[in-house]
Amino acid sequence: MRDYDHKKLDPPSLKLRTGKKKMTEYNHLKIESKWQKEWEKKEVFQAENNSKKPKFYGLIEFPYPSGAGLHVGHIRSNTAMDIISRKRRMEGFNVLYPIGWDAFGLPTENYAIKTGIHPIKVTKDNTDIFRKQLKALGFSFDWSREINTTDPKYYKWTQWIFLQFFKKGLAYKAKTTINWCPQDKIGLANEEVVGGSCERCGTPVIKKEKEQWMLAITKYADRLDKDLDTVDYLPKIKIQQRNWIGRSEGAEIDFRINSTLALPTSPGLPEGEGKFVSPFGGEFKKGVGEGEMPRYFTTNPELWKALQGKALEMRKNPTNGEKIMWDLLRRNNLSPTLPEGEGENPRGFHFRRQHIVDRFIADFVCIEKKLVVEIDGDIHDYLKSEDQERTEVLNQLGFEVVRFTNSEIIKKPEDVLRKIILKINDISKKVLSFGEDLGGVELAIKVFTTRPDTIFGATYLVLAPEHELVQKLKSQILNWDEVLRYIVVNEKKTEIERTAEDKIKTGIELKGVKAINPVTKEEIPIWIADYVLPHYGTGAIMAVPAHDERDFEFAKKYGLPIKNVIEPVFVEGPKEGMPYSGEGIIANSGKFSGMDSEKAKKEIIKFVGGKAKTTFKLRDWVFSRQRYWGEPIPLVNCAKCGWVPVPEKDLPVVLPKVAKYKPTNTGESPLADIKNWVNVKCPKCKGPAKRETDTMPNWAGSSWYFLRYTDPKNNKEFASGKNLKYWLTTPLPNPLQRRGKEFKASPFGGGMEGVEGQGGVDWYNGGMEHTTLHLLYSRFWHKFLYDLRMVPTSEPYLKRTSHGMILAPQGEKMSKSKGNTVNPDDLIRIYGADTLRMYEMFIGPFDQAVSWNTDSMIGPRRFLERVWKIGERIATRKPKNSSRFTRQNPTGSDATQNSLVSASLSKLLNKTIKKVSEDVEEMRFNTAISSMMILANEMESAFAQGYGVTKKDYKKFLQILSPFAPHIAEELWNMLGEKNSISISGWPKWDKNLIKDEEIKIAVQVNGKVRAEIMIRTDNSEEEIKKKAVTNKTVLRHMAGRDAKKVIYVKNRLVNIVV
RNA sequence: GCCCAGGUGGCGGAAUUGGUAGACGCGAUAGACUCAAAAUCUAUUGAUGGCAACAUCAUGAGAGUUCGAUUCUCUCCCUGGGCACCA
Repeated sequence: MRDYDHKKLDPPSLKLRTGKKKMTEYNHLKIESKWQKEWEKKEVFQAENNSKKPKFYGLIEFPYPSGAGLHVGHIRSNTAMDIISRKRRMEGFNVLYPIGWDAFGLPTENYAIKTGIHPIKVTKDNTDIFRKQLKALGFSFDWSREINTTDPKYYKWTQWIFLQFFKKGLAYKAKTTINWCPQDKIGLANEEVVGGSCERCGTPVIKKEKEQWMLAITKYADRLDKDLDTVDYLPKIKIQQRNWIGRSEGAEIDFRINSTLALPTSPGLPEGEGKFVSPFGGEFKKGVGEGEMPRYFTTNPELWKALQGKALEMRKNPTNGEKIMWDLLRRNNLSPTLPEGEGENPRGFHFRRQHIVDRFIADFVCIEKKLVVEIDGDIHDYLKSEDQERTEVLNQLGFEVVRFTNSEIIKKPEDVLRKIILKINDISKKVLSFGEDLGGVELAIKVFTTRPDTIFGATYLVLAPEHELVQKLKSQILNWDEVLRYIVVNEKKTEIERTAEDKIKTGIELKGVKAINPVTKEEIPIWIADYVLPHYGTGAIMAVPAHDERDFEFAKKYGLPIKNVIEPVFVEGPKEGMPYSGEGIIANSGKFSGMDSEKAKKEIIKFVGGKAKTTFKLRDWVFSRQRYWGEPIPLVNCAKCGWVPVPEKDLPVVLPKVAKYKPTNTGESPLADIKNWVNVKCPKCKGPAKRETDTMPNWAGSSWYFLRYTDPKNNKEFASGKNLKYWLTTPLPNPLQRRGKEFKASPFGGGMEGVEGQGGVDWYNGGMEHTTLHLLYSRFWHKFLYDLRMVPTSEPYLKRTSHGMILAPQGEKMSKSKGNTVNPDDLIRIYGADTLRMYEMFIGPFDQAVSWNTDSMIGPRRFLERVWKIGERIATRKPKNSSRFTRQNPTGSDATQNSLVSASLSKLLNKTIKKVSEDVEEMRFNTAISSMMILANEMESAFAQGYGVTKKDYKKFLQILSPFAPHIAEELWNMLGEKNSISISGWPKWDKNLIKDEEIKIAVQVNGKVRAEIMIRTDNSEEEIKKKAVTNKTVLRHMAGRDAKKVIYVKNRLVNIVV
């Protein structure tokens, strides 16, 4: 139910009792539809391309036509820009105030899934409703330029722009861990994940590997940040953009890993399977020997070839001991148990028998641990010296050798096994596995830090669990079991789990490896922890627990050393048990001690051979959606040619009809099921190929729509250069501060001529909820198009403002589910569009959130009725009096009175014109309206006293009112005999001289407390005024005979007497 | 936790950026008109005391600067929005 009273459902009607004459009522229903039709017929609000008038391009965010219909929030934003646009039009501008539909999106698709109604139909129905509602509010949109992102004629160009990204290498496909919503079955951009949950449905997001199209917005991160200096956005919008881009200046510094434990490369042994030339020619692939290709080549191909036959033979005829031993080892029961499906025995101590190492056939070998197990049978006794030699050679190659006798194995197999286990555990500290040879390579961990000045306090390193070095160090890590477990657990965590654990940091030390602090040369431990993010910086940090809260917390938890290296200056030190993260003076840092920390940053980077580096939080934009209701990505995948763009002449790639809109369970788009659409000829080689079935996110169409408005029907280009130039760059008479012209060459070459770089949509208003994403994305697209010299400006919008949200009466969000929404149709019917517009502007400060209260709408309604009443009286006045205010029966004395009333009303009118003119520019609509209310009240009381208002003055009042309440203003304007629309009639000017007051009232204070008010003439001297103040009776009483120590006069404000 | 707004009558909100706090509107109370109601008009409407003139107290709380603070500074509390381990 709605929150307004049913007793108010009848429109307040005006019954004027002005003597004998019955006046007409203010019938908003009649007036509003009449003028809406009239404006449309006469095309009053159609913008001309390339007019001689100065241009003004005012923009609002085009709405998503939801099934819920127009929201009062839309009206607030649209009315504000409408007021500004109407004012500009009256000021003589050629105004473009366009409208369209951002119609791709999930709600429509979900509705289609539920009902089976095609999204095209749903969209058409919804836009029809929205259009009707918007028209009923009398917005001065240029409806001839209406656009719709789901129209193939429109999205042809969205696809075309995407292809430009693709051609320049800024659109690429990457397998990334994406945020996956298991409910919507859709990949989400990072921005769409709110608190670890899907922005739309609130389901916890999980991680999933998926090939996705990406747009390289990070390539523009720097410019997106810096160029904010050149535009006029509300400060808080700039702050939000900057926070999102997250620029931070720092350095990359290498920390060497202590490599004394790494072994040199095994001599003469080929590495890697690929290099191996099969000894059996083409026949040797798989299925040789034990039936598997050797994973590690421990000898060269020639020797292998020579010995392989013998090895096979020996395997077939094992001795007793060998047989028992093989049974012990082959079951892999030396391997620690692993959870099911955790890869193929990654930590397994897999043994091979009769394996060829160099020129020997070793009995049993664990290659990963480089352990050889030999069985010395009685038969071999005489070969003792030869065994000795074997051992030596094997040792040289980095193998440990253990020997058992046949009888040992037969009698006590458990003992043998235990000895082998002990040996494995023992040697695991020292050796590296084959094929992951680290010997001779100097390994270093690159960290990113913004505080290189604190490097002396770096007491440990932390890597992200996903860091590639962790895998590389695998063989050196003594506690690999634990480490792996930690990594696996971390991978499985959902976003929500990771963020829910906010305060509790976890991590694990990589035992067996150490890093060297490059300045202190101390060995410091290396940890992995989930508080270090893989995607930011280098995915590795130097931890300085004394000067970073996170590192501090972590160090406390795990008992890591904390070393203070910054002393604060001019500020209180940190609280007990808290790290100090500010700047200060360097301490405990060798030759840098005593240096200012800011200065030390540069010096230390140099000293350690680091590199100054700027990093951004911004990540590339996941541009794929596995959904139906979006623009198809116009690419074809050919086995031969790879990804091939659909030729321009074949654009648009139209969304095919589909029976089911639901995404497939595999996560593919429903388009994947339409075989005859998916299968196409490769545009390049004409071979068989498949279409990309992903669609674009709903940010795509809105990233360039404001360009299309300049030339909405163009089917050769997304918009003509001529129109773009006119609407985006023609300077305003009073432009914003602009920087020097840019004539930089395009990084891509070619493009529009004479591109200047400065300009954009003159004024763009929208919601705070779009200040990060939509704004950033469209700036990115625009900059890209600018680099192609396809648009004339480097920024899309010169000025951006934001409106506050409209909340339900109790201050909660309006939502259909809560049932606290307001239906604009009812309000228009009951109160009229003009009243609704007035109310929404009067409700509170435009940029702040406000609570809806339908009861208060009666105020603006009464105001309009008052305006109507005054207008009627003027219109029905006798013609001879119509040009001047008058009194019905003027007498000599009244004439004086008349002119006094006239003068004061005229003065108030001029003040009001000034106030409204200025307030509109500052979007202070609420105070503009209040000043017009004051004026109307004064006019009415002038009438009540029997005096009049001149027609001329009243018409000026109608002019300043008309942007707010266009219908009633137009009607009264017409009633007063004007033939042309008020909306092109001109904006009244105020007379500077008229608004000056000759006589004003000022306050007199005694010791800062107001005690009296005195009238002064503004041309009085300060002395005269002070004298008047100190001789005032009330003032004297409060001074109580004391002398004035000091008398302060603030011009036209007050006098303060200090006693 | 960090960043950005904001906290003023019964309610939405003004206040020229340090200068008469509460404009304008809603609501409320009384009166006029009316058989009556609605609508409209008139008056009152921050709180407390007082017949009154008037006085005192009041802009989230507490301090400070100042002749003077809703406005500036500091500390704290609360509300809304944004970000969420970004090194």
